Amino acid sequence: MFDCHGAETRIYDRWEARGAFKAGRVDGKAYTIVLPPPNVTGSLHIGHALNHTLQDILIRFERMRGRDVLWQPGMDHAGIATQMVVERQLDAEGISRHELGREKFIERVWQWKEKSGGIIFNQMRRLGQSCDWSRARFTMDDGFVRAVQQKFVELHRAGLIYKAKRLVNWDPKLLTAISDLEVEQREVNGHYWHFKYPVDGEEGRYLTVATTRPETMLGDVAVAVHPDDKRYQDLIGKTLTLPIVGRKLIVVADSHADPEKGSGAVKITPAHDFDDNMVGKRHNLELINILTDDARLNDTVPKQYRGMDRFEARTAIVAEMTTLGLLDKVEETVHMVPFGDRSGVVIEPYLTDQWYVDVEVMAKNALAAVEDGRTGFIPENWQKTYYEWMRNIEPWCVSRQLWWGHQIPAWYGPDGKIFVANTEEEAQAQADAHYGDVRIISRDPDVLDTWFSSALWPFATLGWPDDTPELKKYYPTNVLVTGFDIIFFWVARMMMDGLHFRDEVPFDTVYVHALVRDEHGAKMSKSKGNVIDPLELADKYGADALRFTLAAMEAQGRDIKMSEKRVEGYRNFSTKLWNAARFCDMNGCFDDIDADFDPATVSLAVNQWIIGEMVKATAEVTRALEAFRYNEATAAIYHFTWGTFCDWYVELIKPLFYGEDDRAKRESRATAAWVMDQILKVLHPFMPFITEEIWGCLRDDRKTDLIIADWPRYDASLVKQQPAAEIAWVIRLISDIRTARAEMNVPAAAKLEMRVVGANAVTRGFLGNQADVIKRLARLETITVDDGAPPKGALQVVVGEATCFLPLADVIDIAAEQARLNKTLDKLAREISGLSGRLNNQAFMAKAPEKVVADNRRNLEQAEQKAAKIKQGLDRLEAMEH
RNA sequence: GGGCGAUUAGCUCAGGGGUAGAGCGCUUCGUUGACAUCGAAGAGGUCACAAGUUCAAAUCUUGUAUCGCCCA
Repeated sequence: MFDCHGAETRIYDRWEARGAFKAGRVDGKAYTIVLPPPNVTGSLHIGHALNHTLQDILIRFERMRGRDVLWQPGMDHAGIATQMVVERQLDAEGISRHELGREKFIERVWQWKEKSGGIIFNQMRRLGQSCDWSRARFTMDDGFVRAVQQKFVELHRAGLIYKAKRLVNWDPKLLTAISDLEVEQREVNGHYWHFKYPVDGEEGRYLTVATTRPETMLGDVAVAVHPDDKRYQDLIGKTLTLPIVGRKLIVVADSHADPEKGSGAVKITPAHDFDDNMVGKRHNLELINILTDDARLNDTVPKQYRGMDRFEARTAIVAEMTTLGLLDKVEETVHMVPFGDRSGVVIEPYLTDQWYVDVEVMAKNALAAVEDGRTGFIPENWQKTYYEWMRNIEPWCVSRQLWWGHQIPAWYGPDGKIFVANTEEEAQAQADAHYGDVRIISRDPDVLDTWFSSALWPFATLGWPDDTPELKKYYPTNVLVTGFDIIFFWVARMMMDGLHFRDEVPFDTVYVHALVRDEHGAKMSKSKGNVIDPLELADKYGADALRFTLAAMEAQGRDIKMSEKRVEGYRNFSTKLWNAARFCDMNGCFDDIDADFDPATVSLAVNQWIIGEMVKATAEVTRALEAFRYNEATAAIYHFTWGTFCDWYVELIKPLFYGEDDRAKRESRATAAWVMDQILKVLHPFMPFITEEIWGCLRDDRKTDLIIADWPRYDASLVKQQPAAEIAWVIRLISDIRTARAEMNVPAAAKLEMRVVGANAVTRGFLGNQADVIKRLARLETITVDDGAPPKGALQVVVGEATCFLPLADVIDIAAEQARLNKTLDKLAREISGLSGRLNNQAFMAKAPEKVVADNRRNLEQAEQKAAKIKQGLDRLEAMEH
């Protein structure tokens, strides 16, 4: 039995020690995949396992095809996530990062990274991923720091980076801005509070506004009504008095107000709402910020509210409005609320100074590159998602108020003048030149969004900004394999950067794979407790079985519902393979190996046939992998190995192995050995460990490890028609006899005599060649061929033109045999009526392709022939009864 | 509201204009010299619904229903 636990580590270590994963072979064209860098905080979940396995399959496939393969691994520094991890540690020690100070804190993060970061790399090894670890990169290593600074400086120089005071998505827990993509919109049960705002100069008249966030009223500066809304025409331009605060609010006409919704009047808080902010811009309204950065009310609000948390303030405001008699009504509502995807708290639109990338220009090129096909998505429909986002792209807020990350290379003079440079010296020089003397400059404390650096991944890992030979050889990369959830975050941004900095797309294909769900289709999450740990599965069933399962379930365009049963099934498959290899070994297939064995020279039909089937299976796997059809590739090799090689070929050659014909034995051994080798090769990308193990065990004359063996290429002439027909006939005959025996409850152990009547010359030839194996597999004592009178009391099996009679020792159950034959006849009758109906249809005959017509005709003939034979059989049974 | 996708055997899913497929599960049989993590045989489906295109539709088109996901 294959011991996956011992073997997997041993084999992996050997591959690595022998440098099998290393890029750089000189005789092959480059084939490059960059690994989507996992977070340094991350550990392997099933999604990684899928993503990595799909890449490793391509990598191993192309490596065997002789390409100079580079699978570039690495890790992402994951700004917020990592900072949170280390802060939590500090919390436990009772210190805050502010007490520690920035420098010490960053030291702590590095210490953490060295100690606990990147455990995922070792987990990847467990699954057999063959990355070039010698080239592993980290998005905070020195080269990357240089690359990120270079990018910032260049984009700034090009006018594509600027600083602006705008509303951002502010995380009041993490105290940083985050990008739109890091905000999760969730449906929440809430309320619409309808507030009455008194109209100035019209005693007793109120304008009612509805809000889900009453506390923001403290920052209201206006109320908007729709310009066409007849109810409020007279109020446009007039003022209201903001209750509690007493500020004058102007009534403006703006189409943002929806006459259908609520009262049709909307309160406007330009400093705390994205839509209101736009209204504010259109009407030149003041922005009144009422919050502190941790979402408490600041000093612009009435005394009693200052310092109050936003949600407490909400309650308090509603209470006060109620007391004032200005709460019109409260409605229950379900509405969308933004949450930080990391912190899980409600995000505030908040007015701050931030750095932005003007991605609109860059997006145009990135869009064009997909439109004109320089980069293609598989499955294709993802390009729509990409287009959609690229066409509606917003400026990207890239600054983060964190300590862990790439600090922005911008320095400020005493008057706030900005100097952007690669180094402090350069910035100082710029400042000196600007001011005419030496002034103290200070660096922007903020860091850049993590995706700002990972957008450089496909070429910064190859040495950019230096012009390295690697960059020349491996860029652009070939395929990016990723989940659809980061098409916006990452793929789009790599496209922009690749085109901007290298003038070339970063990859020509983006393969978008499925999301792994639990077996009921639910998204896995720790809180639901339905997370499947890939390493547990690998422990239990072997890494090969897990990998094969993931590949087999990876059909394009559908999510994967992971089920342990499936993994178990493929573990059984690997055991089957192991036992097949053992069978070949036990029968001497690998003794006295003929190193020059040529599959074109074999003479036995069974051997010619299996070679042809192997060629077809290999072609199918190759084609499927080239098209990223993982499920088709696994199906092809699975069915060949189990359904063709094990179930039939091995059984068909057993009589030869146990027989006396040395020549046949020798040829069959050599053929079995050859096919076994081909299976190992073709299966290797999917099941690298067990195939490598068998490869090593079976023979000691291997020139190379399997991992770098050549992917099979065969001459098409190895697929031969004649032997295929012969073996197909044998299989059909044996199957039909077995079915008849089972249906008639003939004991499995009983050996029957068979008489074949009506066989033509070809069939007689087949019978002559294959008598031994037919006897063995159909459990027959003898086979005789003649054209004499049919025997009485026999099972009848019709194959082609011949009828096989299997006389039963005891009296045959005539009724049962009649029922069985009638069942077959019914089926044939349905087939015949369908086929002849079609062939009698003039339109069909006139318009259907010739091949289809011919096929139908042939099928009809065969069905009719068989039906006739069965009818004869029934007649004979009839006669017996009387 | 916009976009994408799904609906096929008890379950999980492939397939895709020319007589419906796999794995699992189920039933029956099996100590035949690789394998019970196995072998042999079997049952089980008007391919969600409706209309259209076509010689031919589960497959293409349109619509309907139900269910997902993404973006407002």
